[in-house]
Amino acid sequence: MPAPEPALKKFGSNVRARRDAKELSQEKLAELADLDRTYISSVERGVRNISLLSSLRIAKALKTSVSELCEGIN
Amino acid sequence: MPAPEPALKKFGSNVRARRDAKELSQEKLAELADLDRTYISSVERGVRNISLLSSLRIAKALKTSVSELCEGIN
DNA sequence: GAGAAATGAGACCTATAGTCCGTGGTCCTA
DNA sequence: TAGGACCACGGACTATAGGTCTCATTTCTC
Repeated sequence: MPAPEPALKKFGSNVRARRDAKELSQEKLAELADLDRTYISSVERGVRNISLLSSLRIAKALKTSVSELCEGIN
Repeated sequence: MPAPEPALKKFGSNVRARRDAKELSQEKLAELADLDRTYISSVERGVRNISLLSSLRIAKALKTSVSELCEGIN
């Protein structure tokens, strides 16, 4: 991955915060969102430029919205 | 893109609404976001599964946030 | 109705999103 | 001394988003 992107870091920390709040492991979240466990890990670390549809899958798995997961990005 | 995805359509219509409100042409928005005119067009039509960083560029060009552009997606 | 401005739509190649295999490290509890 | 649960991270791969070109169509303004 290229330079650390603040926007991706923020998105990742938003995901992690909500996952922690629900006491889910990355593996469990990955299963719920039907994404790879290592991919969830990289998203949370802010090294992946995630697509809208993948964001939506994570949002649904966390019972939140894409809009909420994007809170604070600018 | 495969089947018409409601989430992408919603994102696209959100972009279009903001762009119209600012009375910008797709071409002008493309220039502000440093993206291709036809790319903006396809995003607005909901045929592109846009990434977070591309969303951010459009959001900035429209002086709004990614979170707002994702409003109503579910 | 002509000409111009704005947009739709398809095809295309490259860059990268996302998968799948692994290793090693940390923090538990026994 | 494990043994298990959890996570960071890497390499190699496949699927698809990014980015651009071209032409057709709609929509104005005159």
